[in-house]
Amino acid sequence: MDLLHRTHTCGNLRGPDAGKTVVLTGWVETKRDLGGFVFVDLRDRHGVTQVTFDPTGGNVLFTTAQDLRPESVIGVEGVVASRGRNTNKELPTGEIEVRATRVEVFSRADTPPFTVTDETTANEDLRLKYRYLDLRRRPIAKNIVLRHRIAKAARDYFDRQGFLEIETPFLTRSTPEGARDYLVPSRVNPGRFYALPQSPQLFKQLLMVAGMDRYFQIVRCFRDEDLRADRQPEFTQIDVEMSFADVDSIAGLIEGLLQQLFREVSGVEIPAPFRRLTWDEAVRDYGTDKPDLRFDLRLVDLTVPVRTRDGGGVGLFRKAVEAGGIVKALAVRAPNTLTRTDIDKLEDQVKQLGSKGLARAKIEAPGQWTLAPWAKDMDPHLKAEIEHLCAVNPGDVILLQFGRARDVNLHLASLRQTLARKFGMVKPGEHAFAWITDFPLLEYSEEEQRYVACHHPFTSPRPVDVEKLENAPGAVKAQAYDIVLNGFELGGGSIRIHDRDLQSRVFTALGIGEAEAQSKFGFLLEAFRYGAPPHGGIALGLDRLAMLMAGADSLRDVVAFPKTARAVDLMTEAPAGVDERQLEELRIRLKA
RNA sequence: GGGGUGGUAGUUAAGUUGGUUAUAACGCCGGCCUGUCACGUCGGAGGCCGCGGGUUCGAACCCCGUCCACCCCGCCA
Repeated sequence: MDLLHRTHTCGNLRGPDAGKTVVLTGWVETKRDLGGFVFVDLRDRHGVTQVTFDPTGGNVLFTTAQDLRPESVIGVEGVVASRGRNTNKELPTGEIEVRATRVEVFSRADTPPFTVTDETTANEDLRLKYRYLDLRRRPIAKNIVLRHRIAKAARDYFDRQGFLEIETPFLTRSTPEGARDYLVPSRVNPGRFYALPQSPQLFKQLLMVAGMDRYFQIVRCFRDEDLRADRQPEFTQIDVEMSFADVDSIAGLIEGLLQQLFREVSGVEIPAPFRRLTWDEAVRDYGTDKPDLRFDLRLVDLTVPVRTRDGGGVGLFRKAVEAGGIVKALAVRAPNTLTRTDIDKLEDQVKQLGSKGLARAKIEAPGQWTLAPWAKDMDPHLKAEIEHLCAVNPGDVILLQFGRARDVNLHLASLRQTLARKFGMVKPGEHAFAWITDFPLLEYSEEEQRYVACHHPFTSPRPVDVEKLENAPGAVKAQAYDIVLNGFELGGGSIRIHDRDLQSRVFTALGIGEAEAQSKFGFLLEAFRYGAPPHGGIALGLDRLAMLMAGADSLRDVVAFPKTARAVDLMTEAPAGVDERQLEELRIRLKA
């Protein structure tokens, strides 16, 4: 038999296969040399099978076996034999072993820098440098398989729903607004640059104008921004756009997709329709637009009572509300308790986020607070009101933040997450999906001294808010939505503007003049003159979805060749310098 | 750009008043071993203590700078 062509994988032989002559190929995971007998665990991505060598097979065969090294690649011919009493219950193939009759070493491996085993202690930078070894480890390989199955199930789903997968250009033009672009110089057009797409946004809208109706694409996107555990500079979106759509039709489509993915890939039934929260509600109750809804633990807004009583005798409160800030709290109620040390740790946590401190009060009795020197002159009526709003009883603790809304929400949302984990409020295996709707259309940017789009400049305002575009742009809500799973933003989208007049009013609100609009998005505006259907869409982060479905903590665990926090590929050492000649061809000179 | 954590044999870690020859486990090399599956057992080799300065009679340890990895803030339409 030919040792190059396996008859089975290392994962699929079972007891009833006993007696068959087989060929297996794979990597030597471990070798146990007992002197007169050699056991080899042979691995491929499908599993592990024990191969045995004994001296009766001949001297050459046996000494070859004794010389095998971990991670060498071999082909083995042998006879499947039942292991009887020696069955290994840890292995799916544990009922059998392959008694080798021939072996060929295709490739002798050097000692690897770390052992390729399910459990590894190797640091992540080492694993990234030798990513091809890390990918041999089942826990990582399994994630890559999972990712394939998600992509496959998504393609099948959209195909059944009548969607077309259409490719869009990677070499495209830089657009203002949004993330920093990765630029690609054009050799044939010196001084000009392509930009890699942050998303195929404009192209998918043009496909709607083109009458393609229902588009999707599993597509790479690029953003030159700083990385996080859940952010890579290149990432994959399941990108969708649909004509004649409203918020409900997109939500229904995506709920169907996620139900299908979880059913097919994870065997989990998720209930739909998903919960919906407006952006205002999410920020009010959870301090974030991507709340983890596996637990409740809401923030309590104390701004109104504090403002009504002009701070209630607490100087810090008065100053906060006078400056337009807010006061919010988290209540820790029985049976949960916090020690002083616990609270100090929580204070460290919010200080790391930029908070000045963590005001706390332990309720000893109604109106009688300890740990709270700041509250010693507080109006007893305000105290009573706060106790009521926080629904606290003696023994409970209130944690407070006050100041700029953005900061207060950030700090308390972070505490909420920590407290839920500490008190075991997260039910394992739960999937808390939710739609966050009615995002603000625009947000004032201090840095740029103008309004910028919260989603993107083509997002449609809610019809009821259109009249506010000129006078109260900050109050306009958008037909934009995010889908959130367990505190992660899985994706987001919007109904788009398909009317030229409305589009130019939004551009005006954004401070984008007619000339700039024409030069940057002229092709889109022009397209809208020739019959644009109402349309909308969404993009889901495939990497994040895979991460959550895999139960991983980092995108790096579900991306075959990920980059580090400094956007470096430790294996190829990209980005790297280039030859002077290449730069010359591109007419690029580096600044000294 | 800012904050935090870490960096000591191939790997993972230990290493306190700054003091002889820097430990251990796994891995590696050599010997023995026919039912192992984290094989066992005996022996051995292996170190720019991230890098560069400084303090000191003397630095893995103290100080300054710097690089790398991870986490977070800013940033991410």
